[in-house]
Amino acid sequence: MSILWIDYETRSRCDLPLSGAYNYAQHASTDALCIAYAFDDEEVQLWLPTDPFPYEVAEHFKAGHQIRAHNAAFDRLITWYVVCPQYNVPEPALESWYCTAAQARANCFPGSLEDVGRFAGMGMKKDFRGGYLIRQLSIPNSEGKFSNDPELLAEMYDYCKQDVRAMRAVSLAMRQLTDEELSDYHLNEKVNDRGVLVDVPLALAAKRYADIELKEVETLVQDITDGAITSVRSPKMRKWVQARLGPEALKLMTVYIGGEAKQSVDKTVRTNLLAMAEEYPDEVPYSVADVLQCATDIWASSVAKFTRMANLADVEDHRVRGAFMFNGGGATGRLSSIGLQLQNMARKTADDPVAVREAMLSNLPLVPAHGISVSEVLKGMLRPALIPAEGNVFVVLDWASIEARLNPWLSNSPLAAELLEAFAAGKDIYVREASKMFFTAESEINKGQRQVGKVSILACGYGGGVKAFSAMGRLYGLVMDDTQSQITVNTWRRLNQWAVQYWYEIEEAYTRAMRNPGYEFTAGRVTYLYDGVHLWYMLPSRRALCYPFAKLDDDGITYAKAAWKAKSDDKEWPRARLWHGIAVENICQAAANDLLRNALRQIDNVVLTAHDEIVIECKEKEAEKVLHRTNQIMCTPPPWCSDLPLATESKIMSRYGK
DNA sequence: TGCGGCGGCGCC
DNA sequence: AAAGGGCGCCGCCGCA
Repeated sequence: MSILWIDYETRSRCDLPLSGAYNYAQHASTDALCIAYAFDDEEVQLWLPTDPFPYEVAEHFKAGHQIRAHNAAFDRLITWYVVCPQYNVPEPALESWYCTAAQARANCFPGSLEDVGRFAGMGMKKDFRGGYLIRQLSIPNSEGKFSNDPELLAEMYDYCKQDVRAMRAVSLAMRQLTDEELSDYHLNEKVNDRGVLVDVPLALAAKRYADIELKEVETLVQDITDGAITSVRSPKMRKWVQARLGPEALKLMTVYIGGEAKQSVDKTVRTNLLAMAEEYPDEVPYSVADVLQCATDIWASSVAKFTRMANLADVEDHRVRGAFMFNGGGATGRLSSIGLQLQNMARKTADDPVAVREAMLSNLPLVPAHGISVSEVLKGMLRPALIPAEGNVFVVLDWASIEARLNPWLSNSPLAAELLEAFAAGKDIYVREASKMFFTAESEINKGQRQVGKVSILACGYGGGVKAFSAMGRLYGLVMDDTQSQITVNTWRRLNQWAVQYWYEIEEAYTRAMRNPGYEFTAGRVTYLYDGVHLWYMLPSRRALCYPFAKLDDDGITYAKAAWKAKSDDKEWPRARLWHGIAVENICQAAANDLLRNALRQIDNVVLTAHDEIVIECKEKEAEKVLHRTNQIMCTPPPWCSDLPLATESKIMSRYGK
């Protein structure tokens, strides 16, 4: 069966980054400028709109043969909405498409075609010409006209053909997607095509409130600082604050990034400074505290998402489509979210979103009615701005502490058996941990002790030490000094020998794999293999991941890290150091993602996922049935982990929420 | 003017 | 020896 390699260049009056690929492809002004294509290893050919549409391509579409494109969703949508109707060509099925960017990410390479080349060491020079051509030819100029400059067009045609050659070379040089990966990719594209409905009137109202709030706060800050600061979010603000703090307060601003001391005004710093301000105004003057408070109001709001929602929503049916990127989390294969980030929506949800919405649409003041800042109110309306269609509801399920279950299971250690049994028995795992830590019966464990158990479980599983523990503790309001934290970490490690042994075995396995290319080494439930270039590991699901371009030096293993983008003047792609903490975490997140993939294959009408959460839109009267059925699917482990204890939490919602 | 670096944010 | 990591988007600002 032959493969068609394809790449489009287009032009449109629709703003692609602003409105998204789905609106772009359906916009009346969107046209194809050219198509570069090739069958198998044949010469790349060029089609121009003045030519008759190539017969072989149309036949290929019709026959349902494979079509490969880089970021294939774009080419698929242009094919469906522009090319097929305009040139009377049969629509290729969704399943015909094979995305070579998804293939790159599945091999832990970067997704961008240009970066793949840089990543693989085929020259680090960045090419700006392609971007220039797009700006010249694909976007109308300031007078609203398109350029038809023949020389630039000719250059663009060459770029388009070159992209097909590059994509083909890269795709053939890499491990191919397995059938299972490819069909999971198609499933994700169906979720993308379905989209999720946005309450556009609410989003627009939120934007109005946010704009007014921003103006008010910035005026206030200008007053306080005598005009020194016009924007609260400017780095100038940090310096202004820094210059006015006492010596003790100054210490609170220091954060360490990669071992280097830096000054910060992030949320933790601001919280600490504001706490100090209450007692020691000589350390943190009132004016500084006021500015910090203003920053908190504006910075923490993430209300920009409302604008994004409204812009990306389909102009006709208000659904945001294409928000999920298959295998976006290259290191683990998790989904990532693009355009509208649906996987980091503030959890805090208004108590009565419908009432707040009514107030907002009527332009009523928000603060007096609710007693918190406008941006806080708006933040609580982010999730509720996603809604089911009329007559539908959301069925929302998430796995209960999935990583805390998977990690011990993955260790394959007999010492983890008791912990897994506790999960299977439905015990409160945090109480169980605290009971062991404090030599106290489970029935006697108080809230504070349970919190220590919880933070230990969340922070310690991946080899984290005092810093990890303290950071996690802060999130849960647990205050401990470093000595106490160290003792707690040590206690957890002593009580969870399965983990300590697992870390050690993993480290030994990947190190031996690096020393012995071509040989397999198993630790826990994963197997490492170094092929001389990449350090591969096989998950229990049989899915493979790798640490690309791994190298073993005297001081350990490093690998090229796709998620760290190379800077323009970098000579080499940035590399990360592999240590057991990263290795076991990658394994666990990847295995969790395998569970998600397995579940999604069996569930219809999914509109959102967030790593351990699945949101389904269905008819209201079917909700209970769907919930029950989905719960069954999510609690039934796939064959490769049939003894893994699973549990879910579930809700039926008329608006998205916590 | 556009781009990229930086320092923020949010979630799992 | 020690080590929290996985993501993407936003706004500001310096640079070319």
